[in-house]
Amino acid sequence: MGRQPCCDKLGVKKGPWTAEEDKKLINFILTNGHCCWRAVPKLAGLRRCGKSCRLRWTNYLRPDLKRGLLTDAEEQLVIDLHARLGNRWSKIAARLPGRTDNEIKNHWNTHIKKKLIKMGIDPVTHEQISKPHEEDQSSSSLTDQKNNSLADNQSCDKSQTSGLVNTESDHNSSRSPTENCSSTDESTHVLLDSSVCGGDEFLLDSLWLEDTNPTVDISWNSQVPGDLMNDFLSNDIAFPSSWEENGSWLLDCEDFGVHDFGLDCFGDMEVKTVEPSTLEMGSKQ
DNA sequence: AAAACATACAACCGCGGATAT
DNA sequence: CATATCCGCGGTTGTATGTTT
Repeated sequence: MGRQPCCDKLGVKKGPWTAEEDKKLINFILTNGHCCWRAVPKLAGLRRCGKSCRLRWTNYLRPDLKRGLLTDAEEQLVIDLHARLGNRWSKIAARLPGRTDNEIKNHWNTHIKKKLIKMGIDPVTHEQISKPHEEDQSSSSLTDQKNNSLADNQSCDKSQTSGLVNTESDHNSSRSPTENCSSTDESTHVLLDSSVCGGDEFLLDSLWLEDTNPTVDISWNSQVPGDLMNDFLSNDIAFPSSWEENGSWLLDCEDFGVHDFGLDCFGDMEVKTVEPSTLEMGSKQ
């Protein structure tokens, strides 16, 4: 009956990944894809749970990841999406190319949440929890954006809105945010003012597409590096701008030998030299 | 200079839906 | 149909790093 256990807890390593483990995982997935995560650790020679491998890959090793802080535009997008979707981080992440749910979740908890509270906005309901005290708060761009977004949203004035917020969701604030994510919501969407998103058209364009947005949900399953590169080159799938900047993992590849990963296709790319200490950091944390 | 505190983020845990047996 | 497991998700924790006292 049923299936075999995902991993036999015994002998499974936990805690931070080492560079060596990263190397094995990257090497394996780029070569073979991941048919099923359960099999990955064994096949890749890792003493890890498949779950752990999946997490490491999706949150850290995946080559299409952007790294570094979220931009103001991305942050605003997260706020707006959170207003509509609630804590559905994976859905939110799907709208932000190169960002992971974990990253967004962390950023929300450490940055955005505090900002909103500071602004007198309940980060859960996105409603004012107190008088907009200290309007002076010398408005960061975010503050302005958020005020526009929420104020417009709450005043029901849909004609002049600048935030990308589902007005319906606020009118129905008693509803769970998760109930507001049906595709029919689209009728009430308003376009983001370009000032809000800093003209990040890419983000906007991808915003209300279906979850299967190909610019985001690039399937790495069964991708061989050559196909991968072809996808990037032919399907308007851009390498994240930070690909090179943050490509410590790529440097890893360089150290290990790019050929080991079947990454010859990346040979034309400029790979910046990064201090080994930086690398350590990257793989350590 | 060092201790205490705050922050950021990678990784783990546990749950629920989907699916194989 | 029942059960066991996989997979993905969201919440939480642990720890490294940065800042303040």
